[in-house]
Order: sequence, then structure tokens, then C-alpha cells
Amino acid sequence: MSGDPATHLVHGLQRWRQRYPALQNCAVRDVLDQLADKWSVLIIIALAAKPHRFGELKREIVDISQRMLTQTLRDLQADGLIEREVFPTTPPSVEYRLSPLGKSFLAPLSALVAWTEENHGAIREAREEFGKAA
Amino acid sequence: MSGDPATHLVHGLQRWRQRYPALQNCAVRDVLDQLADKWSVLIIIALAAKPHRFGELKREIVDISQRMLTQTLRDLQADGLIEREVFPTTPPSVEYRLSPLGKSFLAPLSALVAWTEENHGAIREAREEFGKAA
DNA sequence: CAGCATCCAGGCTGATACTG
DNA sequence: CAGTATCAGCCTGGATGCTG
Repeated sequence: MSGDPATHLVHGLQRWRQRYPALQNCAVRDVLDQLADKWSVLIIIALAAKPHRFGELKREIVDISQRMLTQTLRDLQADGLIEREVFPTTPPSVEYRLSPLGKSFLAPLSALVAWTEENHGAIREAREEFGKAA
Repeated sequence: MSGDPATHLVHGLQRWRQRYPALQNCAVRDVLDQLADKWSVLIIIALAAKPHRFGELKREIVDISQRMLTQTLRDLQADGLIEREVFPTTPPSVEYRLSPLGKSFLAPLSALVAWTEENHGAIREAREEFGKAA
């Protein structure tokens, strides 16, 4: 039992939970409020493959607006998850890449993505079922 | 290298990425758009310890409003992550608990929580540094 | 106790137009 | 190319009052 990494993590969650009885002012909220928006995760996933220029990101995340891309990139940079490098060419080009901190986030993120993929079907079924009941 | 679970997961992310070149209509977006709001994760964490009644949840997540608690619980139920049981007592009591699907979510969630906890300091420093630069 | 209905302010978000 | 600026709609989310 103690050898299972998933079980180990869940136990860690229990221990963590005792430190925040009111679920306030905890790292989860401070960090997730930033990361859990509509676009951050998608940008990080895109940058996981390789550094991207602004236009590349815009083309890959097809339905993001320029405004939201700029804004989200800035927020991710502020949190130290991505790095921004400007090349003073004409026309100018800017490259975004994951920082070491950002790369370290790929591990938990991957687990999350894998879970969503595995359980997408079950969730969609549950939604339909729930829709019928209502 | 191939034995490292984290490395394995990141490789999974790369493979997954190839299926969604435009990062659209993928499970991540469909699922995360629901889970990545302000309260879902906190409710799941609270329910991870034990089933809760409505009022218990309200007291544990001190700054959630009644409206948001009701709404988020309903959404989580619709997605099949939690189960709702009504006891026809007077006054009535309602119990919420994680479904098997919800429990399976604890593994990736724990990894995420652990990461936020470990890197909270680095992120806060990055924010301050970024604030000075601007 | 557990919830619903209503109202309302504020922020998120996209569309559009413009700049170095 | 890589942004900035402005405007307007929508939806989140809180406050309040009421019900079974």
C-alpha cells in the first residue's frame, strides 16, 4: 500500500488538508486562481513541445483572441512559469519558452491531462444522464 | 530515464498533443472548463476526507457563498464526480460524497496540490520580481 | 437545514482599430 | 510581427429574501 505513488499522494493531500481547516490563504488557491483560467494550460501545453513565437501560439490555439493571448502570456511570465525573449530584428520577433519552473509543472499537468482523457467518456455519459433526470 | 514516472507522463503529453494540433475540442478543455473554476477543487478536497452535509461544506469553505456552493455542487454532480443523497428527516439533511470517478480524480489532483505547495514560494518571488520590473 | 428566485455590480472576454 | 487601446456584452458571483 505504501508503495503505491497514487496512494502516497492522496495521503499527502490529507496531511496538507489539516493545515488549512478553512481552506483559505492556501497555495492551491493562490496558484490555481491564476493557472485555472481558460487559456493558461493550453499555452503551457503548446510551449511544452518547443519555444514559440507570438504568432505561432496564436495559430496553434486557434480560438484565442490576441488580447487574451497577450494577457495570459504576461500573467504566466509574472508567475515565473515562462520566459520572454525579444529579438531586435525588423520586424521584431518575440520568443516564449517554459522556464525551469514551468517545466516542473509539466509533471502534475500531464497527470491531469491523462486523467481527463481517460475519463472524458464517463463524464460525458454522466452529463447526459443528469440532463435526462432533470 | 524510461523508468521515471514523471518522464513517462510528459511523453504521454507529447503524444496527446499530436492528436490536437489546434488545441480545440479536446477533453482537457471540456473537462477543465468545468473543474477549473474557483470552488470545484476546494469542494473535492473537502469531500476527500469524508462525506459532508451542505452546512458542513459551507462552514469549511468559509468564504464561499450559498449560491456558489449550491451551483458548484450541482455541476460536480452533473459531471458524475460527486453523489448526492437526501435523508428525509425533519429538518431534511443532504449528504455529498465523492463518487468512484471523483475519487479517481484525487490522484492527479494530489500531484497538483503538492506542486503548488512546493513551488508557491518561487511563484511569489517571481511575482514580486516582475512587479518591480514593471 | 438545505435550497431557490431575484436583483445587481464588476470583471472577464472578444471584436475592432491603431502603433512601432 | 507583436503588440496596445477602447468599447460593449456576458457571465460570474455576492446580497437578500423566501420556501418546504
